[in-house]
Amino acid sequence: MPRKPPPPLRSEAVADRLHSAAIHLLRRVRKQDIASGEGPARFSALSVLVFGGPMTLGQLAAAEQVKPPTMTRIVSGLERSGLATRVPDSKDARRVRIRATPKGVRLLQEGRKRRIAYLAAHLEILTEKDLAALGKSVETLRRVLEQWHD
Amino acid sequence: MPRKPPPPLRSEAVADRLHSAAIHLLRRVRKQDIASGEGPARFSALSVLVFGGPMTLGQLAAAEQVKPPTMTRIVSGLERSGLATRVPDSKDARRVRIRATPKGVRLLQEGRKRRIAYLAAHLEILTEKDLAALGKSVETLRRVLEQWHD
DNA sequence: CTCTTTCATTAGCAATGCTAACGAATTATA
DNA sequence: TATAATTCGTTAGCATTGCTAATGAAAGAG
Repeated sequence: MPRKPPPPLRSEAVADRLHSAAIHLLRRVRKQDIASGEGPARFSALSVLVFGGPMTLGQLAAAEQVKPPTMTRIVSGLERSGLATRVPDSKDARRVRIRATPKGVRLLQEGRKRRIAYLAAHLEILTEKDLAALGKSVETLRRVLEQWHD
Repeated sequence: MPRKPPPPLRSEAVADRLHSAAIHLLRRVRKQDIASGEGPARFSALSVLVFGGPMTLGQLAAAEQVKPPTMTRIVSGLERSGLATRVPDSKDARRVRIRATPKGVRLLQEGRKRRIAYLAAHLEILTEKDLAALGKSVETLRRVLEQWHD
């Protein structure tokens, strides 16, 4: 009786190609972000601030999977560019809350729009069916990332 | 008669989520590469050398979408670590051919194995069906990247 | 033979990552 | 309450990785 033995190499094959595709995809798109005048780390942190709301430096560092000293410098850069501000915490004087400025919100949304338009333009070669399948797989991937724990 | 109007926003929605998923995926996996003792740029260049064979510095820079001065430094780092060597070109003395050493091949394959195993382990939560669909979409994505031109 | 082009390097700047060490504030404990 | 331990952010200093501009050496064009 033919059982279906789950092929144990399958997930590794997908993992390999997925990794490669992700690298090359981001390498292409990165240049669009840089066109905004801010580097990728600042842009990404700003994105967290805009969509997640104000938060402490430590929380922001954790969200970006970066150590606090690194985030201190990223925030300093954002502040110098007028895209975010440090706000003292009224309850705990050790904490510093970071908040995106209106200018920061604007720049993020413009950059996001440009980047997405650029990427979407290159997805136009796909059939509607392939695009739909890709959309579902990206959703699958989002689920994987959600449950990720080292 | 109900025609199917192609939704023009669809590709942008996919683009947006795809971008986000790629960022978060690589952020997670990056740490595995760094565990090999070499940074991501060196690791990636070494990968091109191992799978694409020896090539000139300029070709390697183009493959990695990086300017020649940057690649000069990456190769110097690889050479210091004994992972690649510069070989003078017999036909054209301006050119420098770069070749991965056996040690470089070994390190790359070990790192690759570790990284893929790590990523694959997190894909294990997926059903066989979802995994298969993801595999197909990654292939679709590879096709998109192949035809990419700025 | 001279001029131009090509290829790699050097020099110097900026952004991003890290660890170690510190200072200030808060919390826990003796 | 006074002191010790912990937490939070910063500073200092290092390495990697990206860029442009300028240099040098070799090859090709005229």
